[in-house]
This record gives sequence, C-alpha cells and structure tokens, in this order.
Amino acid sequence: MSKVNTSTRPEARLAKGFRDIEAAELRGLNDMTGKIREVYERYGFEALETPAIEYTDALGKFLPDQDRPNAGVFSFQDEDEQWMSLRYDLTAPLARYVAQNFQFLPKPFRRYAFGNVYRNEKPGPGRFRQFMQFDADTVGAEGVAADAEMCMLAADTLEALGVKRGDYVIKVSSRKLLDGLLSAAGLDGEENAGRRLTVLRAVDKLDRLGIEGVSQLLGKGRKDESGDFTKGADLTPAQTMEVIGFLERPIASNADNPAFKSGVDDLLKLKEICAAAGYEENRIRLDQTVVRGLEYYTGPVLEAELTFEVKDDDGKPVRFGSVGGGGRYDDLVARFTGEKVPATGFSIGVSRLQAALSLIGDKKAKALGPVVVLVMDKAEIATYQKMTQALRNAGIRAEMYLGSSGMKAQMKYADKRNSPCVIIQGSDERAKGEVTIKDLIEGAKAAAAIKDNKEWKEARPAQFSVSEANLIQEVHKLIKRHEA
RNA sequence: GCCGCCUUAGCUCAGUUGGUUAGAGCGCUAGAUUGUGGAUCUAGAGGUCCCCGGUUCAAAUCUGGGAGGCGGUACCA
Repeated sequence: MSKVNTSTRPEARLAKGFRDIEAAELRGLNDMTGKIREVYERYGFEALETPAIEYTDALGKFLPDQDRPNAGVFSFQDEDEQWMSLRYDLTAPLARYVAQNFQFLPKPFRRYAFGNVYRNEKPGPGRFRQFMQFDADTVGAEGVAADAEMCMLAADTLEALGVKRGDYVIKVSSRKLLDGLLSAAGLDGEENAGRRLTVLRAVDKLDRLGIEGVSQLLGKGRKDESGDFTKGADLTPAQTMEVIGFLERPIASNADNPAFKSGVDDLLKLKEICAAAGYEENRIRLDQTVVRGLEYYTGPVLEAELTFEVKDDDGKPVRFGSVGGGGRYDDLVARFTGEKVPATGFSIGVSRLQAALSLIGDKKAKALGPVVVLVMDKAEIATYQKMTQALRNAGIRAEMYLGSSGMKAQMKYADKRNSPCVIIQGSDERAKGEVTIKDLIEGAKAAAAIKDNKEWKEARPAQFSVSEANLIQEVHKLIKRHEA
C-alpha cells in the first residue's frame, strides 16, 4: 500500500471534554451503579429510562440561535427543522415524562434513572461535557417527609459505596430561607432579580472564599488571583451585614422571624424525621450556606459532600466537596400542564464520585485476562480452536491467539492481557497427547531472580505438561489459585 | 467570557548566537534465540517542528495574527 498523503490524514483525537473509559474503570462503574441501584430500589423507586435526546422546548431551553446561543446545551435540527437537544440533566426529561403520562401514573410517582448527560461548556479538571448522573425523584408529594427521605437516601447510598460515616455529610437548607433573607434585605421585586442572583452566587462561594470574599462579592466586587474582576451585588453595608449575619447564625435562631418561618419550620421538621430514623447530625445537618442551582428549587435543598482530604498524584491535598445534590422543585411539571405538581429529588454525580472513591479505595489488582491458547502450528488451528471452545464451555475466559506473529510475540501478547496462563501444544506435546500449561504469574516471579539469558531460556519456569483430558481441570485449579 | 502558561515522533521531552540530512529515552516491529514473557545488544519503521503571513541568502529558532491544549477565574440546570 502506498503512503497516504499526510496532509489528508485526520488527527486521531478525542473531542474536547469527552473521554474514553477503559476496562478497569468500566468494571468499577458497573459495580457502583449496581450498588446505587440496590439502595434506590430498596427505597421503592422504580426504574425509568428516557432518551438522551429531547425536543429543545421540552427541556426548557432557549433555541440555540436565539438570545442565548447554545447556552450550555448541545442542539441541532432534525430533518423537519425541529430543534433537538442532548439532555443536560435527568430532571427535565422526567418532568416531560410525568406531564405526558400524568393520568396513568400512580401519585406520588417515584422513579430512579441513570445515564449520561451532556453540557456544552468549557471543561475543567474533573469536569467533562459528558458525565453520568444517577437520580431518584418523588413527584406529587408536597410534605417535607419526601425531602427527608432524599437526605436519608443520599446517606445510605454513600455508605453502600463504602464511604465511612464521618467521611461525608448531607447538608440541608431551604430556598425559602434565602428568599426570606433577600426580601428582608429589601431586594424584592422584578427590578432586583439580577442582584438576588448575584447574592445567591456569592453565598454559594462561602466555603471557598470565606466570609471576607463573600462580603466583597456582596459589595462592590472582588478581584481574584488571576487578575479577573468579578462584579459584586452592590449591596449597602447594612444589607451586606444582614446577609453575613444570616450565614453566621444557627438556623433555629431565625424561627421567630416571619420571613424565615416557613423555611425554618420545614427544616426543623425534616431534621426531626431524620433523627427519629436514626440519622443524626453526624450524617444529616442543617446548613444555611447550601445554595444549589439557582433556577428551579423552591423548598428544601440538599448537598452530599465528602469531607475527607486525599492526596492526588502530585501529592497535593484535594477536597472533593459535593458529589451529589438535589432539592424540591414544585414548578417543573407545571411548565407543561399548568398544574402545579410538587416534586423533590436527589442526583449523584457518578463520575465525580467514582474519581473520589478511586483515590481512597485500595488499588485493586488488575483483573485476570483470558487464558490464551498459543498457535504453534498454523495447520492445527482447528485443534486449538476446539481446545479454546472447551475451556469456554467450562466457564473459563479463553481465547486462541488470532494474530499472525510467532511464539515470542504470542507470549508477550498474553503477558499484556494479564493472562493467568497460556496453553502450549506443539508437535512434541501433540505426539504424546499432552498440552503444556505455563503459569504466567508464577513465571514472572521466578524470572525476576534470573539474570543470565541462557539460564532464562533453559529454566522455562512455572510450566508443566498434562494430558489433554486433564486440561480444563488443571486450568481451573490454576485460576482458582491466583484468584485467592 | 476574562487572565496566565504551553504546542517538535504514538508518549515524555532535548534542540546552542537563526546555518548541512531535526535528535534522545520510552513504546512499536524484527533479529541475536526451529518452541518461551524479563534483562542485554543490534537493526528498522515512525516527523506538514500546530496553522497562515512577515523579516532574512537561510526560520523549529525572530516577528504578527490565528487555532488547539493545560491551569485559574466566571458560569453551572
């Protein structure tokens, strides 16, 4: 074959913000989703899968060519020129599903869902444009018991995944508190919508910037280390003090303030329900600094946070922070039906949580690969394939070498696949009705001690011959030994 | 979006004041070893030096613009 003109070669590259997931990580992922599913089902949630693509208006987004071009959402037009979008979370599709099937669903409707979601944003460290979420939602229940249940579900799920009690906390607040605060600070009304948003954003940054940084953001603004200036909410000093004061006071002390009353009552009731079920402050804690998304939450909001610190590959300490969150959103279904349907939910950032767990979890040994049957003699391929099939039928992962290289390359291949052993049958063995089994794991240990090449050649460590009839039994024994 | 750093082989990176045919290590392929993983040695394959323009006898190197990557920040349903 002649050389391809290099100027026409495409570059083999991943799309920005996307990634490949390989065998070891996929195994971990399946493991995780299995455990999460178990907890969600135990709580009575029913599985539901909706498509990755929805009509753009059903997701509640502006069309890409209108005033917010492609604002965070991947969108395109189908052949009828209808705008479609990749889902950016699992809640918007749920709202569509509930609205569409309202008359048939049991109320309250409780479902769980998991899958990839897509965001057309600039990716950052640990942030991708495709990632997996695992959600549970209760639709049609307005009592705070449904919210309390979300908190307990979050705690149970983290523990099922191996996060120790004390290494995480579920923080709960209520959007009603912040609404009350803003109203008390005189930021009511349409004309203050932008400033309310800025205040919420500032409060959300408390854990990272501290009281000082938040104060700056509430006032004129703040300049960060990279020299970028973030415009503040431009509150008066008195208003700033009021907000800061709220953040520093315990929630219960606001109980008599009419602006906060309804929110505080909710939270105290929620806390009581959780405590009665055995979920104390070390797991589920009221914390008025929790903000969560800005648009649709209307009541209690919760955030699942990992509290331990780990070192990354460079030895720098990393805090993972939030690995999931949720809250009450009472207006989402109403978009479609006009009927107000109360709902509350919880969502786990699976990919993010997995990254965190892989840093605390003990590094598992690489899983064993398949047994590799070497092709010593191309004329005997049918025999090798038959052996391979016999191993497979006995429940052993096995494959015949399918490449075209010689024995040395075949050994290297098996090594790279992390095979427990290879099966060798050349003319010598065949004449005697035998096969040679070479234990690659034992062999590697033996080889470490050998210095001289000649010795290495002659030693042929960790291999033995058995009669063809005993092949399966011997391989079984060998694998069992290495799995232990 | 804003700020900073970076871009040379599949990967990690050298490349002198601008000067012949752009290098190394790792990885890959093969041989030394009719049929044995490691180590060692040998050979081979692999390059639009990110792109476009400018300066120059001469640009991977200097210069202008652009693209891409990384990090911070902003946004985050």
